[in-house]
Amino acid sequence: MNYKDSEFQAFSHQILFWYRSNPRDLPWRGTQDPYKIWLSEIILQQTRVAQGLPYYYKFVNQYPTVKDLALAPQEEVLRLWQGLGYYSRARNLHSCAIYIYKELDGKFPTSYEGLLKLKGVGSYTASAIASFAFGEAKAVVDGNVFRVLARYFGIETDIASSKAKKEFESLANKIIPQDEPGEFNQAIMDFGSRQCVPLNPDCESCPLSGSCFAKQQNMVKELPVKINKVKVKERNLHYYVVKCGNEWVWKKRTSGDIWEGLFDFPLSEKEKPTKAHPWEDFEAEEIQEYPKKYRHILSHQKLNATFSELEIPQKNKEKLAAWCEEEGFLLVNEEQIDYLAKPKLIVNFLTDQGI
DNA sequence: CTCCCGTGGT
DNA sequence: ACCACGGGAG
Repeated sequence: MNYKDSEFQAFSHQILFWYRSNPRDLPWRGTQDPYKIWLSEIILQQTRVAQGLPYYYKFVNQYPTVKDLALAPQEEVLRLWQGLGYYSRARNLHSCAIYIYKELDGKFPTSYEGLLKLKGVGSYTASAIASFAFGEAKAVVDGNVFRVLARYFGIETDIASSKAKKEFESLANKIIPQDEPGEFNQAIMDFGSRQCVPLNPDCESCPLSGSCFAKQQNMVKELPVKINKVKVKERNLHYYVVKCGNEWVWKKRTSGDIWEGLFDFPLSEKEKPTKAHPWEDFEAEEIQEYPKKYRHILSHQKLNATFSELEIPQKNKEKLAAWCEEEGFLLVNEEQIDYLAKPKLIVNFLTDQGI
C-alpha cells in the first residue's frame, strides 16, 4: 500500500461529499447524548439497522436515561432484548448502566480511553461514542469500514485476523479528518452500507470508482478477503414441557452455554447427558411428543429440537415445587410466561402452541 | 444453503 | 491468536 497524504485527503473529502447527499436517516443522528449513542451502538453490534431499530425505540421509551436503565431489573432488560441475540450485550448494557449511575454519578466517560473501560464497549463502540458525542478523532472500524478501505486501497489482509484490526485501525486513524471526525465516521459507514455494499455493489454510480483499487483491478468481488473458519457444532435438544395445572416448569439458563440468563424448559441432550429428570416420581403422564422438529441455526451451532408435553397431577404440586426449588427450576403461571426472556427457538415453539 | 456483524474470555 | 456468542436476509 503506497498512498500519499494528499490521496488520503482526497478519499476523505470524497466520502464526506458523498455523505452530504446520501446520509442515512437514523433516529440517533443529530443527538449528542452519549447514552442514546451508546444504546444505539450496542444494539447495532452484529445487527442490521432494520432489525435493531424497533429495539432502539423500545429501549429509549422504556429507559429514557441511564438512570432508568440502571434501576430496571435485569430480567426486564433481557425480556426487552428478546429476539435480538448475543444476549451478553444486554447483560453488559445493564451492568454498565448501574456502574455509570452509581460510580460515575450518572455521567458517561468523555474520552475514548474511558469509554473503552465499559463492559461491552470495544474499540469500535468507544470510537463511535467518542467521535459522535465528544468530537474526539478516533476512527471507527466496523464491517463497513473494513470493506470500503479494503476495496478502495486494495488491502488483502484477511479481515477476520487480529492483524487486520490493527492495520485497518491505523489506516482509518490516518485518514480521519481531525476537524470533523464524527461526521467522517458516519459518512464512511453509510457509504459502506449504501454504496459499497457487500454483494454486487453498483460501482458505475460510485463517485470513487475512478480511484478505487478494487474497481480498477477488477477485484471488487475478491475484496475484502475474509477467511471463514467457524466450525458449526450440531446439537440435538429434547425439551420437556412439564405442566402442573396452570404452572409450567422453566429453567433459567446459566453461564457456559448459549442464551445465558434466558428461560427455557428442562432439557435432555444426547451428546451432553443431563441428570435424569424424575418425572416418574411425580406420576407424570406424557400427553404427547410433538411431531414437529425445530431446526434453529446460530452462527456456530445447529440445533435440532423436539418437545414433549408432560402433565403432573395437581396433588403432587407441592412435591414438584420443592424439587424445582432444590434443582434450580421455576414454576411459572401460564399468564406470566410472556414476561420471561426466551430464546427465539422457544418463542417459535410457543407461537405454534398459540401462546 | 451463504452471507453479514463487535466484544470478551482464554 | 483464537473462538464463543444469535438472528435475519438474500
